[in-house]
Amino acid sequence: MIKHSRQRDAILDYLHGTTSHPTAETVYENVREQIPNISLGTVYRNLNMLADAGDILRLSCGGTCDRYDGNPELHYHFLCKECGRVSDLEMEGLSHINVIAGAGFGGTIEGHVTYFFGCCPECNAKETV
Amino acid sequence: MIKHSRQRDAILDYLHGTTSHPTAETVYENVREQIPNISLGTVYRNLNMLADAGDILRLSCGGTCDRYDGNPELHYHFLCKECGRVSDLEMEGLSHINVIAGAGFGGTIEGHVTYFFGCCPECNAKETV
DNA sequence: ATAATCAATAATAGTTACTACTATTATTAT
DNA sequence: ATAATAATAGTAGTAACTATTATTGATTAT
Repeated sequence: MIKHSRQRDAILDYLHGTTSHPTAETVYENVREQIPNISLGTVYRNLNMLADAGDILRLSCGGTCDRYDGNPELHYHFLCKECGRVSDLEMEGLSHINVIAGAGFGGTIEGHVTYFFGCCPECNAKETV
Repeated sequence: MIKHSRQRDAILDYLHGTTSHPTAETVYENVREQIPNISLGTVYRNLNMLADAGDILRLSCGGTCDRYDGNPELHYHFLCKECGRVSDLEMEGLSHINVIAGAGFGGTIEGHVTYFFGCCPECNAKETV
């Protein structure tokens, strides 16, 4: 049975209030402003619980550590190779690529993980100056 | 230009001789059969050099550690949620999804990383028995 | 051929991101 | 209120990788 906790609520609130796809460490630093003695282990445990429950998304974009997204709706992400920022992409779903992948494959395709990379609008602007 | 060394050649040979997408640890264990005193650090260093040079692929499929593929041609991978195996998918390229993602996005899409997941043919067979 | 030079290695120490453990505290059910 | 139990803080531990360093081996100059 799952109980309520101040710590978990604070973590969720922080994630809902940002679009920056923070790392566990960043979540920790920010939630500590409200709960100074929160433990890093608590942050990790709750991020895992929330992600497993489908309340948030865990993003593994190939970097050294995972990132978290307070928006649990399936959507796609963009990773800027210049500044490292992860941003949301507003685009249609790509479920048709599951069909493409499944053609001639004996197994069952349940889904895919995709992220796009390149140069974000901000870094593009910087470079042309 | 990348030079030859007995160790690097052995690592490449091993990767060319398998389709199992091994981890660095597995590469280490297997290459040690030929070069017993090769160091794990050497394996990591050479895998990184080869991947950076484009001679092999580094795969980050969300698991705890990276995997390596001796085939440097861009292709797609499938991750079985049952047995954890990573296999190659023979399918057409998906560069059109870069266009989809780029529509309405101010930045530049250079590429994407995609892997598919589900149940592989072997595990499907096991379950229906 | 031999010495000088440079690159690659083995061994190992260090780091990062995360997980496990344990005693204590907070929340919920009775 | 009290008992049951989930969640916590703090700490120790682990896995995967990276950096350092002394040594070995290969290449080049003499």
